[in-house]
Amino acid sequence: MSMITRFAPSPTGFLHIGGARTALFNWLLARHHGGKFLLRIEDTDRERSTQETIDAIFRGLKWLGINWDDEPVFQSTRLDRHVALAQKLVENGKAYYCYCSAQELETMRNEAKANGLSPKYNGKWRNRDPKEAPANVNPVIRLKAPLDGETILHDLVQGTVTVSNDQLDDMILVRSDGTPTFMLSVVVDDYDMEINHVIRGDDHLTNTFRHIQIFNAFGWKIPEYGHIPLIHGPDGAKLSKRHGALGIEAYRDMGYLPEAVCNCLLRLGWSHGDDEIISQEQAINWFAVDSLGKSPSRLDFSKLTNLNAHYIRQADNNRLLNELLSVIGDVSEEKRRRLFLGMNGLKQRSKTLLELRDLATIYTDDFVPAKIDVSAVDILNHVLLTLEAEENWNEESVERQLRNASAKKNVPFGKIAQIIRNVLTGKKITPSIFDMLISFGKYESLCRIKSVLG
RNA sequence: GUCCCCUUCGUCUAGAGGUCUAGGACACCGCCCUCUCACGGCGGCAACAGGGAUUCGAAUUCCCUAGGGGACGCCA
Repeated sequence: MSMITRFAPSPTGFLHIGGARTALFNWLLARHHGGKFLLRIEDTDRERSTQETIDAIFRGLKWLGINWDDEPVFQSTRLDRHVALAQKLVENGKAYYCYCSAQELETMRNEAKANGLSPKYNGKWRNRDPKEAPANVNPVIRLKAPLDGETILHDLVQGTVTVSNDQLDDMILVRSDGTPTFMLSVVVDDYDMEINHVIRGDDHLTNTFRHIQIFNAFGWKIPEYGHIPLIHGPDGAKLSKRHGALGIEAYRDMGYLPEAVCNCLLRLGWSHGDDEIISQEQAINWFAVDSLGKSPSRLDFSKLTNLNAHYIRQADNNRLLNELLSVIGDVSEEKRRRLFLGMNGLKQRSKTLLELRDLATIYTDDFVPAKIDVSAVDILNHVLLTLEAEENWNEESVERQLRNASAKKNVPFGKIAQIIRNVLTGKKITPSIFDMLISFGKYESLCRIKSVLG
């Protein structure tokens, strides 16, 4: 049987960093084994599910390069099937109708808590005759969960985890308004989609015991589960908006490349020896659940930024130009040419696309002649003459001319470099002057020198 | 309150009884390279939560304590 995994976000918020990592791991697991990675949108909470967030999830996954197989399944389209199966469970004596009111349940929970037990339903209607049902009350359907013994989970990540069945109560499968609950829907959908491996956040660990009970009630095979620890904020607490639980697209807007984000997420809770820079291809080859860590990790922006700098340096110049233009908008052909020629110098100085944008202003901003020191006039005039005479405008020839000028005028090369840097850009920190002379081209470079000489 | 999980440098982690005076990466600090800034190279700082037990030997196994996290809805 081939491996089938899934990512099942509820579109009640944007795709955040934790969800993205969960998707990544499921995707890697499927790709590693040559199986399928399916996408299911758990949009049963119609109040909170919006088309906007659904689209954001699709966009986010695509941006990260996490492609899914088949059409996404929308849980909201499958509600009838879920309810029908719950009714079947009632017919088979595996579930029953419960007529308790909200107040009654509240009281039950409080009583249980007072007795030092976990707050749960006491099974009031478990064995009652439905004839006793009060009139005008719409019942819920509850699972007739085992009362004693224990439920055992052989988790891919956490190992064997056992929970005593008296900790679990008869969970609601179908609400009094006739809609299925998350517990039921997940199980039925995973079964119907033939999901056999599930990697998810460990906030679902306790839910899993309930899921297992439902699978058992149906007599279905239980998928393999792997519960990964949640990502925490820099302060060790659960990741919140304050920290960086931003939509994945916020990272794009901060100038991060998708491969850097993926690489960073991959290393959060997963490792392959001492490897740090891991391509998507390597990740697929190497991914194994037994290398998943059990302890929660924090998102480290400086590491993400470092990774990003690496991927920017490595990126193709045409691609970077396009990324840059998508940030700053289109520019003239001449400026595009400068940016492209200067990209090597720009990209090794930029940790994010935003930094690239800022540095790139030397090629896109309008020229404003800088003020130069009178002591620089003589050397600049000399430089202008030699450069004007230079027929072959390339890095080697330009460097040779400037080195010669340095020797001839007995001015340290560093000083000449700073003068030219200032003349060309008005800035103290820039890429190499040769880099810029080539990017601007002979004509523009000489124009700038002439204009400061007045 | 009840149940479950976790705990190696500041951070991400390697480590599956001896090869650990605990390795790598990021960050930080030096030095080198050098036209500025970066890149790159070299070096430094820095950790097995605490306590017991098992063992000839424990970061690695077991127990306890402490700390952190998660779950206990007619939300997902």
